[in-house]
Amino acid sequence: MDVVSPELNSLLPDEIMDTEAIEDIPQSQPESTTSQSEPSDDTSVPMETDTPMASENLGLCSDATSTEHTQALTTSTATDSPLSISPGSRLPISVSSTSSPILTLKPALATSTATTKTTDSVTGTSVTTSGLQKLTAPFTISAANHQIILNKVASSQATEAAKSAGTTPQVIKQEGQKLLLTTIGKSGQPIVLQLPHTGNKPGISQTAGDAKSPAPQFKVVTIGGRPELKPVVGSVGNQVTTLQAQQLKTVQIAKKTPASSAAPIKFIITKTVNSKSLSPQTSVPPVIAGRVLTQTSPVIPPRTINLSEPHNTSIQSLPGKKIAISPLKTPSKVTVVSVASPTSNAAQKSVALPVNVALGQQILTVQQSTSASPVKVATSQSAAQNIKPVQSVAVGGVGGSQFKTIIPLATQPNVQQIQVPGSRFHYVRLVTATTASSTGQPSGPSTSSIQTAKPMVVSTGAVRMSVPIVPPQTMKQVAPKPLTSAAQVVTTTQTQQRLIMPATPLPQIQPNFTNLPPGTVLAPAPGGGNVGYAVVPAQYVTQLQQSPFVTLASSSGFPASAGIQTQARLPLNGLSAAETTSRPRKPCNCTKSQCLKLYCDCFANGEFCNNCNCNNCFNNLEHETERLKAIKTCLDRNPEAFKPKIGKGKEGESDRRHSKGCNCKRSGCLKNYCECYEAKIMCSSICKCIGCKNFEESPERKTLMHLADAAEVRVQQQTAAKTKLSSQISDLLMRTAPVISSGGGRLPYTFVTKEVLEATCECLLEQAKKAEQTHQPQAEAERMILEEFGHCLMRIISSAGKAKADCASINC
DNA sequence: GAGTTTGAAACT
DNA sequence: CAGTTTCAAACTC
Ligand SMILES: [Zn+2]
Ligand SMILES: [Zn+2]
Ligand SMILES: [Zn+2]
Ligand SMILES: [Zn+2]
Ligand SMILES: [Zn+2]
Ligand SMILES: [Zn+2]
Repeated sequence: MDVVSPELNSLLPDEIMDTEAIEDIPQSQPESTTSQSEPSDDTSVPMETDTPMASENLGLCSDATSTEHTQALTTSTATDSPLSISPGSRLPISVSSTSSPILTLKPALATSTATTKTTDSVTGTSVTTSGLQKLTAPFTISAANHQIILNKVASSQATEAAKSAGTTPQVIKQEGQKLLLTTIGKSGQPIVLQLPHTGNKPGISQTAGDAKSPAPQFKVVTIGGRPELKPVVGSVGNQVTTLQAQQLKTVQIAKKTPASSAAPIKFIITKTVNSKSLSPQTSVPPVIAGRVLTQTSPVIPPRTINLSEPHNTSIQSLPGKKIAISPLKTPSKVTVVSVASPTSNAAQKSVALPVNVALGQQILTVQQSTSASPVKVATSQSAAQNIKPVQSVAVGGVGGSQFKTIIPLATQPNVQQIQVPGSRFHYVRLVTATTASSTGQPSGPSTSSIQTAKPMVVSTGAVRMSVPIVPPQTMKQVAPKPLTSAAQVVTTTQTQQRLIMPATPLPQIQPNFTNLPPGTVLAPAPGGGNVGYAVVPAQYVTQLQQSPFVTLASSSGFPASAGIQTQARLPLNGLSAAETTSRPRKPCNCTKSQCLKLYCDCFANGEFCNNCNCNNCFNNLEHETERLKAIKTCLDRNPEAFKPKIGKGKEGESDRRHSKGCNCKRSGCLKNYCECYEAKIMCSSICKCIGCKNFEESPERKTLMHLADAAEVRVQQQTAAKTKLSSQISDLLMRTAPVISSGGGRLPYTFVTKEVLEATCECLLEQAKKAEQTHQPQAEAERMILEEFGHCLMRIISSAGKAKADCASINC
């Protein structure tokens, strides 16, 4: 299963993209997959962002709830839906995850086939098509076994099997493609799913060698287990398209080859080069891309997905609110709205799309007006209008989990509401998907465009759904036909929720977003598809509540949209999404830039200033006009200005690399002045640094790392020693309390027990070590130790005093 | 905390 | 594109 087309991935913000946890699907080799081959390493999945936890847990259920939730996406090839939906129209899918593990999806369009993934054990999932028809759980997932069974939605048959078969993996054949689902890291058996595939695209196994292997039809999805999943790159016809090659480039592998050309001055020899240019022919490990391109399954018509949680349902969107879109690097939650636009002319036509997102109490509304030019802003719509579309997405705010949602927007003005109980809502993403082929051949309004199945990831607790968009290649190669089936994978992770829905190809719909916060990315689907993503930072959302209206202007020219992105989006510093999200952003201290230049980290990250120390700050909703203008200016200057500079991949992974490289002169790239070092990555051949010591073999670097580690250990030890001392003192007090009460005279001696003595000595020794490591002169070392001794004594005395007081109070 | 250093961003 | 200036953070003391 493809998780996401590479391009798409690249376009998406890291967090959104994270697929790592859930889905890796080695396609070509069944064996490896079945064996549950672990993603040997997160080789660099661009997408990965999730916290390891999430990935491990696989389970949808949030920690809080012991029960596991599974969410399934169904792809059903519906023969006919009671409700006829024009291709252009969106399909509403409602998923309601209640506390109960069951999710229901209602694809409005019957025709689409989707594959769904579910991660954790799920009790049951039901899918309803077109509202009236219900397909009972196409697949079942049993937590215990970690197995997932997926059935076609369309086929009612599956239901029984699915239910009954929680334990054993099932294989479903639809059209000859198989999906393997495996839980990684868990003993669960792999599940084999067969997805209908329209085209013959061989899947490529993650391993480079396999990439070209013919065995295309197997797709493996691993759920859970390790956080890092390896991306699979699919190739059509065994060939790697140029796009892929480029993407591959972006992923890059760790070491750089000595780049002789790049920097003659440097000690090229010493530097390790992260893999750089990959010529298409060059052996680029297919694996790299991290995304599965291969899937050829037809795309599903536009759909809307509603996720509602019972809890939150009560909360409704408030009209009149705006949606702010700005990419956040570390949004805790992301919502993505995809708007499908017709393949052919979409470029200039726009359709008004109102979107309301209510989070908890927040509502975001995005409106698009049909305007001749994409750039136009549609402001006219009243909030009331927006409300009409009833679709709401409620994501259960599972305790603190992160949340990402991508919602496809229907062609018609639809209002989608997203309710997030959890409260944190960071991102809103607008996606426009077009089916049009890159070549310019428009597919008919019928949404003939070929879209490959895309995985949907849904995490409850946190819901995570990602719907792949047709890989560019497929688009090019495939003649525009109406495709019925799309494979979707849904994975759920506890912590994060992410919904990415395939944009429905809506004829002539092109979203216009006039006001985009910095960092907002609107990207047309690669390969000619139009997929726009708008990412809104949480702060932005927050501020939106206050502000009356935000218009999003479509950035027709948005560079990001150009299908090729070299850089995977990662959270800054390669931190997992969870990490990044959880960590509060550092406040800026800008004074002269008004926080409207890239000097300001807040602005550069596409965030509003919040709790900053800046002066004359314009990076807020109160100065929206100026801000938008500044954003535009930055974008004009550098279309990639708001894209992450550091490629994705986990720390230490080879694929992480600075997009532009540093330019250090005096820091040796071993201070935080250096962006590479700051991001904890090695300098690469693209760096233009002088006197660089930030390379793998660098002794200075090693020393530095060593010192840093030692310091860390020291701190930990010290903390541990103090904790121990305190605990022992308290413990002692507990035991001696009676004694004290009876004969208070011996009090001081009572407290200096062997344990206390040992703990005190540990503290002193630790202090001595510290002095030694910092090369303190003896006098200073002695002073430090004495000081520590004083502290120890103070603790003992205070504890004793407290104990005495306690005893007194108790006795009295 | 004040002052210095640094390299990216902005500007020319 | 290169050279210079501006800027805010990183660093030093
Ligand atoms: Zn600022
Ligand atoms: Zn700020
Ligand atoms: Zn500010
Ligand atoms: Zn550097
Ligand atoms: Zn560097
Ligand atoms: Zn360097």
